[in-house]
Amino acid sequence: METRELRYFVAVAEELHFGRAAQRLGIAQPPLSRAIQQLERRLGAALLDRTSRTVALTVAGSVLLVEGRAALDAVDAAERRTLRAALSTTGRAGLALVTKAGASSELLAKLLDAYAAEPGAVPVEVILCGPAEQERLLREGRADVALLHRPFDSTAGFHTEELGTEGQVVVLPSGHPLTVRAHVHMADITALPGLPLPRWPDPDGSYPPGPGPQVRDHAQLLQLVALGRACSVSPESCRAQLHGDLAAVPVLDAPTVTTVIAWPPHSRSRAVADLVRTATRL
Amino acid sequence: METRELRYFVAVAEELHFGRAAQRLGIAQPPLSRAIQQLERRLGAALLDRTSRTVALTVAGSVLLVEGRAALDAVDAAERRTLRAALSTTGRAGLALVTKAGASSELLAKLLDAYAAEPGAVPVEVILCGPAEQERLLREGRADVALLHRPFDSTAGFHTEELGTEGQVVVLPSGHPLTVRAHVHMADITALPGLPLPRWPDPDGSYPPGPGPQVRDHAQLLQLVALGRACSVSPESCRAQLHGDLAAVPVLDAPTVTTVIAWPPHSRSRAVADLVRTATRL
DNA sequence: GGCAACGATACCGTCCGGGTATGGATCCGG
DNA sequence: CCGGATCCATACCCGGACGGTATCGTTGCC
Repeated sequence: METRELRYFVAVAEELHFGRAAQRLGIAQPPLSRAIQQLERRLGAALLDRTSRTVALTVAGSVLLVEGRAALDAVDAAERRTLRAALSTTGRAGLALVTKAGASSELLAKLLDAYAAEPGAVPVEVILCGPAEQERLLREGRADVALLHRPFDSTAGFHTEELGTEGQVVVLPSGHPLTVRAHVHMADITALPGLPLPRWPDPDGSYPPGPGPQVRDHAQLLQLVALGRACSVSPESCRAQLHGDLAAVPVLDAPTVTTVIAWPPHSRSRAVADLVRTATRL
Repeated sequence: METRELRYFVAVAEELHFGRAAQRLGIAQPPLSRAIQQLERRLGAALLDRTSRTVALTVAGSVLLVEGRAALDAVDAAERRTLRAALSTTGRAGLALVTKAGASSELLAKLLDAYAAEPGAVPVEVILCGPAEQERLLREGRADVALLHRPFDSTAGFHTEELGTEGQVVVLPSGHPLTVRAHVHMADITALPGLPLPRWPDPDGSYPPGPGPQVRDHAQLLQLVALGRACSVSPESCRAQLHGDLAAVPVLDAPTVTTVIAWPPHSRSRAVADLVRTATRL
């Protein structure tokens, strides 16, 4: 199977419409029809049930949609990582590390310092992004290594090393009645009047329905908390970023957060291995 | 990047010789040279350092070799899984489960029984193979799910659920002096006179150097133990397969073995999900 | 210095991928 | 019930890409 065939099939399978898929691919519709037919003939399996009015996926087709996307991702990642490697030999940044904006900042600072002191260290480009984006960036080869936080982030498909665990605190506007407590429970905060928990975007960028403001990163969230529009359950390390308007109280029964360093399998890179080793020794 | 280009590059990168690579690919050498040049030009990066006498990988080239192999694996896996899905709708076996020959047989039997009793169960094809082959079969899409044993098997890149842990025993010919002991330590058996530990094949099929017979599966190993040519440290569940000529003694300080059920990410299959759920409930 | 090995280049034929025009089936509005 | 619109398939043509053969230029070796 050629990647071109896969791209064509994925486009049709996503659109369920040859005309739109062809338009998206920048080709005419007849060659697309023919390409899909050839693919089906070569595989010896029907991928699409089509009448002259409608297109539907067969079982095999839905498998190929999922697996084909993964394969195309892998091809694209191979290309990007190759280009990154080529750039790094011509003197540019050698490693891209991605982490959630506003999380584990002191851990990250310590890691970068410690790694920079290693012999043979290369420049590290730090990418900050919203939650659930890291996984994609790492999978697509746009980043070489990520700091993830279980159980929020999925580590499926990556190699990981645990770097540490921490409890969670609820972040509130300073002066809120609850801030006088030494600790609280989840039940105390799930239905705080006027202070809903925020909604984070799904991997596809859309927001789940419900109350609570939509937030994209931690800084934005803290701002909303300071404004008295939300409260937040966050790893306790976020206390380092709290200023006067905010207060934090430990939540005893919130799930423990584990920070892990993750990197794609097949990473033979010396630099990634050094960085991971440095991280585990912190 | 097209898979054809990737295949060509991987062949050259592995052979480090355009002529042999072309032969392996079944094409002439000039088109291969040209294809690699085009690939390098399109990427804008040198992949190979070549003189008229020698070919060597650049840094970027070695990255593309590793990543490209992974991407090609993903494409092949997509094709195989699609074909398996197509077959299963035309009435053939629906799931392929791979495990080491001679390991966890009673767990496997219980799992297959329990799953077969589920509503909506599909036929399960059981593939028995040598160690270190399961990972490949699963990655290549030849199998849908595997029973792996940590720490022996790597679970990198797969989703897993733990099914249970067990200690290890040393398997000896019955009548061996150590068999009267209630338990032993690793130090007691690493240098047993005349009873070396066997050598298992590496993932590439070659055997590491050293004493000890070469073995491919557990049945073969037990036969060698019965013949007094080897001893074996194995999970205690293998006791179910021991017959009169063999005896087992617990090894207190051998690493604990964890049996996990593993499946590739992206597996949206209802059948895999059912099987995993059944397994975790055992 | 001649030869052999090896990758690059030149040139040519063929097949494949893409375009336009059109056919055939289905749904819908009048 | 009919005509048009929609949508996928077919027919046909063209250009370029891919593969093959012949040959060149360089390099290492006897």
